[in-house]
Amino acid sequence: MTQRIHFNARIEGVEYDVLDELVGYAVRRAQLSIYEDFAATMDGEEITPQRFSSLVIVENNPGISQTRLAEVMGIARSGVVAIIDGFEEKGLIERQASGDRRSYSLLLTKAGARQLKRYKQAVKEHDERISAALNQAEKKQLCALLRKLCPP
Amino acid sequence: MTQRIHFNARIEGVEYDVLDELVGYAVRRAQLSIYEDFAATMDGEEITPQRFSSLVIVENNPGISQTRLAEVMGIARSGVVAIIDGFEEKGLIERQASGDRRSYSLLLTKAGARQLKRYKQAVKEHDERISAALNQAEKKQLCALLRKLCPP
DNA sequence: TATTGTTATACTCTATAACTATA
DNA sequence: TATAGTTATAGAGTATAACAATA
Repeated sequence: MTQRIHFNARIEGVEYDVLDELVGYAVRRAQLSIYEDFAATMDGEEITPQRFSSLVIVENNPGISQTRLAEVMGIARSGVVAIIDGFEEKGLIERQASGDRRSYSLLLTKAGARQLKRYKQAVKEHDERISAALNQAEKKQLCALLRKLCPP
Repeated sequence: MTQRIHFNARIEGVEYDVLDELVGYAVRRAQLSIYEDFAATMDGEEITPQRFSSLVIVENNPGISQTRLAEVMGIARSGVVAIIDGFEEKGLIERQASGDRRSYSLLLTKAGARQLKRYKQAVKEHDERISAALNQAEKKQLCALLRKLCPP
């Protein structure tokens, strides 16, 4: 028998105790729900929140190096190699020579820009869906509060 | 050379474009920062947010089955086996016979209850640290807004 | 027939450390 | 000496599918 995996943030009859009082758990809960909708939205497409972010960062910071991208995403440099390898194979990102011959300048290809435009559209729709219970003011407020959780 | 991995939610001089407008990315950002502080807080202890949650759920829902726990945590049943195996080895959780001989009743041991009390204390301090920039009203508001992101 | 716990397996993500070529 | 990208490797987390025992 198959078991469909699904995160239900609050299950009837289950006592969550302290978890209900922790800001951290509230964020985690939301994140799991959001991730699930993202995955369902992008079903079939080989894209994850992580990979989507890296495309956006490369698009808006053309010529960025892999090490810098790793820093922005908060992962090890070796992880970026795999990500860029994947996008390069698909023809979405190219590694261009930079002034420093140790490093590359990452750039979106034309195909990459076209694909990202489609991804952005889908992600925006996903984002509106998951935040549909909030009005514009609440969304802004939520983002502002979340920003305060990130050390400056 | 070692490269210390660290997530910086916003890096000077980097253009984030649409990521700055997505509720989903705001949540993800916060989650990464929070996780980092959690890991630093619990350094040395063999505990993760996931494992901490399962201890809390077992404590407050004594006799819960593994399948039910999997459902609460939104992971596969096989994942729960590994988690409970680990806690059983440490003597924090025990599998007791239940009415249905196919399933176990999960219970915290005395040692488990003592250990969880310590974990709770540490997690609460961690949670207050990561949300130190918010006053009580803001925390409540944030949790309320986040709750609206989780499908009912 | 269906469900519970379990196992085997595979896949993804990730960090670490060592390597190379450049600086 | 230090840095950028790369590789090899290992560990964690996870899902899937099949199995035995039980319902």
